Amino acid sequence: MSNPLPLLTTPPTERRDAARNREALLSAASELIRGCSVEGVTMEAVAAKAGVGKGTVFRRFGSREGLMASLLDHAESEWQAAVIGGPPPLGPGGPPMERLLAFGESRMHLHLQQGALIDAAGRTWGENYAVIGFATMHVRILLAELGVQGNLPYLATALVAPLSLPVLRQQFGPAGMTEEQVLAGWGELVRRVVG
Amino acid sequence: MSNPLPLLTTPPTERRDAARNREALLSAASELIRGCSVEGVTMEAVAAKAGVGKGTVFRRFGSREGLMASLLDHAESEWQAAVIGGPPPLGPGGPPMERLLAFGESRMHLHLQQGALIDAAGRTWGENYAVIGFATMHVRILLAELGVQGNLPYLATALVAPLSLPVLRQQFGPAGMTEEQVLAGWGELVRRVVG
DNA sequence: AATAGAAACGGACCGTGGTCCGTTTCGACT
DNA sequence: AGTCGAAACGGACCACGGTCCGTTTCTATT
Repeated sequence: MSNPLPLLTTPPTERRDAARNREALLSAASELIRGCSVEGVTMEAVAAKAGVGKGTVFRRFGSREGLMASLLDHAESEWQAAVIGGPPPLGPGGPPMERLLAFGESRMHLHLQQGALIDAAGRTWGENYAVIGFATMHVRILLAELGVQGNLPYLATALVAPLSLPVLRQQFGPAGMTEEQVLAGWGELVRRVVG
Repeated sequence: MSNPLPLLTTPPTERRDAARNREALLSAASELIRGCSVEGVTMEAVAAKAGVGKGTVFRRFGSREGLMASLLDHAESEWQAAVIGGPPPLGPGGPPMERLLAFGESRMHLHLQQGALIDAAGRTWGENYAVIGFATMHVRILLAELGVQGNLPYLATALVAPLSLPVLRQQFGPAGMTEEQVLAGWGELVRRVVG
């Protein structure tokens, strides 16, 4: 008997072979990264290592950038989980200002750690609403908890922006700042915005 | 007689044919953009239109991204000139706060206008110190004129960051802000930072 | 004007991302 | 089990960015 109301119960299901292949391809890509570097992650190499055809890789991930974004998703999901349900100061429970500062620090570290992958993912990642949207919304909520009045949506994006990889690179590179200076700077920015 | 001190007088001079070709290639690329779009600017097409070999394009600009960055340089130079020596409120002469707000608005418009080109130039442009460095330094100077105390280098980068193309795209797209809202938001950010 | 050496040129060549379409596999329903 | 339509697969194929190296062109010097 077919479900007469395939609403929320059936998130357009994925065929078994498709799921297997997606898994195999992600593992293959991870292993290739471990073996060499992100440069070595060629679509053909990934396909070969996973034992599937090249077309399958593109069918699953759309593009090389899409594949990279999928790899990033793992780290991002873990990070989001830590924000939502992990221990303080990043997770819930502590004072909002401490949470906010912990947010900045951990987000910065996440971006620096995943730098090569973020580059390889290009706009697929950087303009992904689910990613930027989560971080921005989180900051917005914390600002509200801190009693900040004003254009919270904008202020949230403005606080998240300087944590992006290109900005961090510019600060650590040409501007010659240290990690401590950048973190202190972001903290100062937050304090001024919160008022 | 050769110059015994070829220090500042000889910025490693460029051969005539090389200069001609650089010029021809830039025109060809501009025309191709006008004709179709940035996608149509193929290295081979540019070379053919300029009547040179493909290798020459790479010799001059290093890569496709480098070529795009060179195209951007024209607009950027004009903008920098307007900041340094143009009429107020963007140029010198007006009150610092008005200059700062004019800076934000014109920078935003520049990024939006050149969006396709900025994308095509990739990191070659976005992480170019001469570009980000100028904008950041300008903001830093204005903050100093406004009597702001604290970590000016960082605060300057933090004010420039939300004017970057990816952030603007996110604001205009998923976040659904209007141009007025974004400008007002940036102004509010500036006021809070200045204190 | 002749020369020599450095710099620029050109286009064949290669690797990789991305597409296309005929073939195979899955799984829902009988 | 058998059938059938939809979904996934595979790998030949294409286009474009980037490299390489033998050839040509410039310019400084005599």
